[in-house]
Amino acid sequence: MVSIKDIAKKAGVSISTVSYALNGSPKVTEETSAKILAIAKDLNYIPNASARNLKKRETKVIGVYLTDFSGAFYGQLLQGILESLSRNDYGLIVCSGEHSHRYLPERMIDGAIVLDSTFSSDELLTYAERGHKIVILDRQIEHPNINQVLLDNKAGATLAIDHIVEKGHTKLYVVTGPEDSFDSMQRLHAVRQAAKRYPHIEYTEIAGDFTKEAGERAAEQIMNEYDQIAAAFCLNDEMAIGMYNYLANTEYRAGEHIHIIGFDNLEVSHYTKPRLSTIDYSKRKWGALASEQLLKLIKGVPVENERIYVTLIEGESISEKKA
Amino acid sequence: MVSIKDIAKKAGVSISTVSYALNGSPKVTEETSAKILAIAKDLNYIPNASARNLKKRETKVIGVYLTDFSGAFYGQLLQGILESLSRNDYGLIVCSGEHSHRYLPERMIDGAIVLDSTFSSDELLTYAERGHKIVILDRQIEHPNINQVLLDNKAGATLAIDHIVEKGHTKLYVVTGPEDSFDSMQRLHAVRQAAKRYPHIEYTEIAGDFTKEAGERAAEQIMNEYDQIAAAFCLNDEMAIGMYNYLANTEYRAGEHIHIIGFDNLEVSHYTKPRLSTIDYSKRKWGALASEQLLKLIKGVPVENERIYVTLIEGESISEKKA
DNA sequence: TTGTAAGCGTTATCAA
DNA sequence: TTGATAACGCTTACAA
Repeated sequence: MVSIKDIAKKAGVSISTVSYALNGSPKVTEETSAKILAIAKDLNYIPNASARNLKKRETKVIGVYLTDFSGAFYGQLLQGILESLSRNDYGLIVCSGEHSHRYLPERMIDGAIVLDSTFSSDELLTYAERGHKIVILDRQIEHPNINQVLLDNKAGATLAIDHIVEKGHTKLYVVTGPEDSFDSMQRLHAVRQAAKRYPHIEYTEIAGDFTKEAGERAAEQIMNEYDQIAAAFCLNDEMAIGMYNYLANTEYRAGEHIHIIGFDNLEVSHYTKPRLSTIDYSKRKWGALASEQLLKLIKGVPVENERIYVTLIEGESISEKKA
Repeated sequence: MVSIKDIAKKAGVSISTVSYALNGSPKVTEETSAKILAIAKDLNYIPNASARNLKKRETKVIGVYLTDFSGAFYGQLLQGILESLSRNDYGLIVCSGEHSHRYLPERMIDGAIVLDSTFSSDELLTYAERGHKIVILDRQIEHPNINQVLLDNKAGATLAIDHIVEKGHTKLYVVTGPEDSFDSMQRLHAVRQAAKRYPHIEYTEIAGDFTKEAGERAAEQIMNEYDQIAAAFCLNDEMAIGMYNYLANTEYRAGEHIHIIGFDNLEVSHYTKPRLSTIDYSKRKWGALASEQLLKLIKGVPVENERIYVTLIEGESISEKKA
């Protein structure tokens, strides 16, 4: 491996001069600098990240943690993060799995964006306590080294319920997510509050887990006990898609017998027939904002927690209830 | 930051003893080892990856490079890679974007799995020439430090065409992928060969680029010149989905007026109506195999290039041609 | 069984 | 403007 030592020898200068030249320091003359750069290129010199990181105590790389790699969910979010980091001359690595938990405490990355339920809040707090900077997208933890960028789940859930009610529906199912999902719990909480405001509505909860299969099972249950036109708020689009799948093999139709609304506005939701009504938010913006917050945290700039706003997408899966 | 030096001081031993103890070496007695471990824990000692990597000249981390993060395509592939690497005590990072190209030459990772058209083959060759180990999934490059695990595109394309012909179709469109896609070019090549075997078939190529939009455009073109039942082989599922989308707004039906087959067996393809016929292969296995090849390459074990086999999934989007 | 010491490839301080 | 040198935190001969 060719190191600055080799360059120094060949150029007849000291390693410190080489280091300065390579880093574009104005301390070294044009002339020597040019010579050194030429030799470096000639020798195919590549700096060693470990050595630099060890010395500088920073890596200029941010890690994003995901529970797993499945789902079409993360693409835009990651793209938003990548763009934002690139603009600020930071690199990005996407991680999942147990092994990767080490990267933050072992200082392979300068900070982490977490959307990963395999991290316990305790673990996260421990890292924060050690001085590591973290932005969390899937729960709430108060610590000076932790910032959160959360969805406005309450607004989203309320929009969904209000929309259903406005359309004249009087029978409502809610299909929930897993209990360890912060987003699901927030949405459910808001739903219950909203439901209280509409006492005339027959309200039922069905336990789900954010998977298509859960949506299918929920649809099955609903159709088995079908006695009138019903509305269903699936706490994510994935489960709503599951409902469509189940319905496809029945006589019942979405937006007719059962009116469905989801949450997330996944790309596939654009292509369902009828178009799924859902709650939308900019995943790209979410990622960009999370990155910005993290970089500020690293720079020591004070930050407030941020919120991602949501909007209602009116598809055809929720329509006016006709007796 | 607490280092082995601090532990050594507190334990009254030398740093080398601490290092040995921490690494579970049998050279140090149970007793001292226990003491050292206790102190390490007490001080919240965390090893520094950069220092270890610098010294050991390896990181035990593999990088996977993707062109971008969009598309539901990569989930299972990454999951396959992650599982395989974890079993072998290697970590995984997923990378995209210009900045990340540095990770391999700068030795942040011990090897790379590449499915990323932003790498030129020259660049890859340069790295291989420098001694870096690479497994490539999206093209063919011959080098001792490079191995490839490629799809059996030829078999897949042939299966698709044969299936269409068996069903009695006599008018065939092929919607191609981008010209810089190795997979697309291989599939197209096989299609042309197959087409030659069936001279009675009216054969037309439509240029596409693997996006939904390309599929929509292709469908538009086909329907505009519609004069008889036609079959279309979309060189990936994404474009086939695009065709469905276009058709949804027309009088024409997939599997009736136009018979469609794709390639990839994306998850969404399971949910199309009618179920999309396509070419399937195990993305998880692809990932696992790629990882294994890479680890062998790193260990210096000789490896042959590998091939991922494909099968035909018969949906309802291709059916018997009825005059 | 433990300690000494060199060295991995950088950066950065201080002198020259 | 350049050079000598220490230091970053760790591993690993080799010596004791």
